Amino acid sequence: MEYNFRKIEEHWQSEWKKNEVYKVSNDSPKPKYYVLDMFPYPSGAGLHVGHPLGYIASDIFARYKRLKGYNVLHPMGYDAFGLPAEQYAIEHGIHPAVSTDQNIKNFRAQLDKIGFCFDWSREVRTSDAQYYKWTQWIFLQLFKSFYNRKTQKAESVESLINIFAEEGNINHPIPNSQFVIPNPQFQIRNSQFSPTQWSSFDEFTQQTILMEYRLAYCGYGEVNWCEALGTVLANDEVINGVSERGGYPVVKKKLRQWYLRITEYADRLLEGLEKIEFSDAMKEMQSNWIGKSYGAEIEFEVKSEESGVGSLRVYTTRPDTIFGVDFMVIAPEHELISSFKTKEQKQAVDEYVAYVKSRSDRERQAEKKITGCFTGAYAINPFNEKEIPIWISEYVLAGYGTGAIMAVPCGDERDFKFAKHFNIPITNIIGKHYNGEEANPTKDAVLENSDFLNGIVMRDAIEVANNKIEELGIGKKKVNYRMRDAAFSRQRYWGEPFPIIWNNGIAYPLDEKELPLILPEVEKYGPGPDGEGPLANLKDWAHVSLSSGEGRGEVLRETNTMPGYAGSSWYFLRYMDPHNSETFCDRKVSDYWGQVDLYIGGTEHAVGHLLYSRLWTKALHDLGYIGHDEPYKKLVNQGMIQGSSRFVYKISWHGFFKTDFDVSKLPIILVSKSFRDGFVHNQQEIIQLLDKAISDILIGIGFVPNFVIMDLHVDVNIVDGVELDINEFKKWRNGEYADAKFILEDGKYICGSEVEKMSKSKFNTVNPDDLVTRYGADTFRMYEMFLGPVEQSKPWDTKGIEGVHRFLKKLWRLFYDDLKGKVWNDEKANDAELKVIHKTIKKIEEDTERFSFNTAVSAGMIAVNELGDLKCHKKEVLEKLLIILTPYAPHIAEELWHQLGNTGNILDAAYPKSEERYLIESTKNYPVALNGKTKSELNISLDATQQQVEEIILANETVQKWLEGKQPKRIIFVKNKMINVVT
RNA sequence: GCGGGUGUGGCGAAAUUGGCAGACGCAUCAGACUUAGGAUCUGACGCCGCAAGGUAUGUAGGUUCGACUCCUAUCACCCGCACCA
Repeated sequence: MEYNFRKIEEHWQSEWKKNEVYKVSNDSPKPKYYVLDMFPYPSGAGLHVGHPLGYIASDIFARYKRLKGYNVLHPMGYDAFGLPAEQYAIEHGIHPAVSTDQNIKNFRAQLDKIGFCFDWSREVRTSDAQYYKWTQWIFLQLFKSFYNRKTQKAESVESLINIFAEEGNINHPIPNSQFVIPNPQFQIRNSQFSPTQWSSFDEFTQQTILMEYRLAYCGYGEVNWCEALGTVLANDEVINGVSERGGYPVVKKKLRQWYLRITEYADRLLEGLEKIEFSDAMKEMQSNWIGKSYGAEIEFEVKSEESGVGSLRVYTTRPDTIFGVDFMVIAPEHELISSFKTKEQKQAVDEYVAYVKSRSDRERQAEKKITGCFTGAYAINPFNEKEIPIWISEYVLAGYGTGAIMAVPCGDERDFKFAKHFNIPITNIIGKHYNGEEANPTKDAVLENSDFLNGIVMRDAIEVANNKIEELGIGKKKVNYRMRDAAFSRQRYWGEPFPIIWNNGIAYPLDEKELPLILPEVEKYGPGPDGEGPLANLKDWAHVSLSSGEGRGEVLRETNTMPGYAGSSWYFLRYMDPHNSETFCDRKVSDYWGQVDLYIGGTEHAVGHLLYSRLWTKALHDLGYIGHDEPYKKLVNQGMIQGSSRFVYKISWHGFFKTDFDVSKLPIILVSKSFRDGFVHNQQEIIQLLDKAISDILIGIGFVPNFVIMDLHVDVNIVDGVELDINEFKKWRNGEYADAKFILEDGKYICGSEVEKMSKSKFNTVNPDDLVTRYGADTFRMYEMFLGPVEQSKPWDTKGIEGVHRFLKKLWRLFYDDLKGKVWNDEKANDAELKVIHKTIKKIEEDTERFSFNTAVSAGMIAVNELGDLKCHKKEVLEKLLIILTPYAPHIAEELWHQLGNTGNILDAAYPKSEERYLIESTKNYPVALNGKTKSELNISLDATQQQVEEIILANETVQKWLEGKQPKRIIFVKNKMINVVT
């Protein structure tokens, strides 16, 4: 009986399905464990071998935990809204729901073949109305809430209104300090109002103010606008100021957008990092992204050719350097530019601003060239009346701080380069610490040229300067965050509609009873007018007449839709209670499952999804809907599987031909790698061989035209290692190369190779289906793990899968011989065998616990090799081996488990215990080193003391030979490790 | 420009706390079995060297009895980004 993996896997997959063995209950006496994979977008391209890596890891862990006696939740579903489906709809007229559904079917079929233990009865899709009903509902909760800075949590806007009526907003200032209350008739200073003023505001003013507090709010933001496409583009869709698709110009445009007020949660998101198990790198990325900084906002009077142009407020983390300020830089978007600029500089400023407007944020970021423009205006240093020129440059961003900085070239590298480039004189305030060659960002220098700060160490001067600034009333201390509020709307079709209606510029929430607000059908998926989304084209849908409730009358629906991360910010809660029609997730159920215990996914979500879902969790927690305020207890980041591309080398003719010579008549010639390498490196012998080979092929033409050699990607699936399968190649791409001629080496065509991102266009994708068909799911799963540590990126190479497949065949042969049939028996295991199995239990258990799945697979291989050497076919030993391997290779383990006469699912067996008594050793082969270099080995009892070891060592002939009669200075002995003789 | 990560044989890797570098597997080579082998088994396999031995974890230094592991500098590659004052 041989290992028939196809039959076995098919059989058990259908058994598992039939018996619902992976169905999980919300009610169990067992402890719970929640294993989650990052929400996949079902792309039309299907799975390649890189995708299931994380799913296999989580599946192994889920099965392992179940063996360990946990009630394990391991769900899967789809982040089904997304741009690709919409783009496909625009191009092919297919409804995104239709193509998405098709993609999900393919995706599911691919997943099923790998034998995952997902509880599919809990599947969710974000595009299902029964799912997005609750996404809309949570949005409404955010809309109806504000962040109470006093209590440090989200509370209802209703309670805020009560506070305003009683005490105004004196204790609850508007989060955006730049905000100006619109209606001048109320004469509000610093956006602070009293209870009387509050009640005197009209509804529009009140609502406009409340909008400034809501956790989900509507505002205006700049986007990449492409007029020709009539649509908004993401940064990476803009290249050199034009659209990636079509190459049309792209400009900045202000559009009405929804936002989530994530900045109010900045501190809690930062603090929360301390109580969750994310990698240090991940925590660092998140805290850098949040970017909390302590500094000061300082107000500078501005002098331009006209008086009364106002003042400039800058944000700085280094107020101690105030006397080293040689110029100011303001963002090109800064509102005050038009009042600052002088007549003389007007043209230059306008041109510069227009130039920046054409550039994407990404380009502004990556720009090495120093650009900028003088406004003609000067800021006055309040301490010494010095006139400081005000410049504009793209390196200052409008969205951070006040959009203006004070530049200190002796202390900041970027400011220094800017000053040098524009010949701005540099003031030195740190004496010898500044060498004139480069800036020195130190905080430890003693200040000079700094008036009242002279002689103070910079680090201490920060506080002194801050106090002085506050004392003089020219500024105040300020904590700033690099993070900005999260844009929460898209001018697109395929997303959740907002449950919002507009009446006279006021946004009203839809009654919760009216949810879900169904995404309507549209005739075309193209953009609406004036940068609005496709929903704006639906006049009948967008215009509604409401007879009752808030905002009654002739009203307009919100036509933006929610972004991709809306549905994925809370899906882990819906999995707990996926079919509940009363609430998004029953509180009792979320209290049972609580946090996700293990979350596996890529680092690409470091600062997007992982921050947004943490925000939603905190808000839902504050509002009392769930009991925990961090969604994930532990996060493991899987590395990327890169593609390993293969190349063929094609002769490309170029040069002069007689006019009647038809180049296209020349055959396609492909040369093997050595010829190409010799040609590229100009090795004469190889070039001669190549010329000879070509002229043999071109016989009858009489000469060899000039040529170059082109590298072409070839499908990795028709290359065995690096050897091209010529027959398959001739059939490839509909026979494009059917008549090609080949110049071989040793009778083979050798391809070049390179590690690149896995993608269809590079022909380096490998489909898991093919591998499962050839080797089986168990082999595929184990090989994905065997490739290397999950966290690390590594290139895919199909070749190595044979080794893992051989391992499973060897495992099978411990039970069944191809000729003899059953070989397993009920004999009693001996010490050697027990030692092997207990050592392996320990190793695989420890490795699985620390997510070192690659070494666990090796441990399995070693065990099978050793049991093979011992000719051990004993059920007592093999049964244990099956249980510890079942998370990795569930099908073969289940089959053999039953072959051994067991009934019931192997996952319900108990994980075997490794017993130390089988592992105890009495002696060890100690490596003996001379001055740290290992020279030989000595077998010494583990009980030996330092003194005994020294005696043994000194008595040893080999050691005496090295010593050449000298006494060693020291003998270092580390028990159970090594011995080092120092001379 | 900023942030994060990774560099070990021909290849994927291992070395869990500073203690025998290269476990395990691929590829390669040699052999056994066989009518046959793309099955199976045995052995060799970092590099230089016939060997003794030397040398080796991106590069250059340092700490240590001892460094893939810790420190400093530097180079290369990969990923992310909202140029964060």
